Amino acid sequence: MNGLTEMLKGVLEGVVLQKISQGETYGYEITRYLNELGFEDIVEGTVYTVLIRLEKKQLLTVTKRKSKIGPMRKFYTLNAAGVAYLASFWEKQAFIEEKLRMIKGEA
Amino acid sequence: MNGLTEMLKGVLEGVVLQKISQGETYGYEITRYLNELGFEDIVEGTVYTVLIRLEKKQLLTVTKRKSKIGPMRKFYTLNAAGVAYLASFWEKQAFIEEKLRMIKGEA
DNA sequence: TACTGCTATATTGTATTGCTAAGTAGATAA
DNA sequence: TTATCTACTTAGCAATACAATATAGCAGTA
Repeated sequence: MNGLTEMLKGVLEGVVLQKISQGETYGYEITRYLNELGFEDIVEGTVYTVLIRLEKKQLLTVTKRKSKIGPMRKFYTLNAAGVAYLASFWEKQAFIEEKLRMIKGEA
Repeated sequence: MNGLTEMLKGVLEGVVLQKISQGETYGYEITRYLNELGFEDIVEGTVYTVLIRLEKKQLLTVTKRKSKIGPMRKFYTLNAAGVAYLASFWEKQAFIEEKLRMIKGEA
């Protein structure tokens, strides 16, 4: 799927949060997950900037640990604010999807 | 619904195209329509920039006509490229919605 | 006339965001 | 040594939604 860039704005943040909410993970793994899921063009750089942004917004807790097969990893989990933010994301997404159905004439 | 701004990026363009596809219309009317639909915070300035962008992308045909109750109106309709672009928008949206369901664990 | 309000479009600047591109660095296998 | 995979960082760019402001036509009213 091409030309998704603009439509991912806002959505990508929620996707990353959702992934983290399902269990402690790190940037590289998140990127691989998104690629496998079908977001083939999303690269590491994009995910890392999202993670740093979420960290600045204080939605994540971070732990640095060694990896056996490479350099240090930064493991992320959601804190309470992150959980709330994620819930808010899904509400917004549901709202937009509902309005889109209405505009399209399916409701 | 607050904080939709970032999530509207990419979507708003499709919404405006869809509205125009349903019959000749103009910026002010589109804004009113979106407000009534529930996008309460979308203002004229936002819609006009979208329209000008779509016009530059050559997706619209434009006709200026007088109004009895105010200044000149710019009426928009979709051309062939606009129809194709709109179809592409809905495909991308369906793709993203599908992936979101997968991530959320509903698929 | 002067004003107020509604209709209608245009423009400028800003913040946010996804992405590109380049770099740094550890571990492992050839 | 070299290459490859893992793993994170950063500078800068392009696109977008939005705020703010400006311009202007028309109707009603005092």
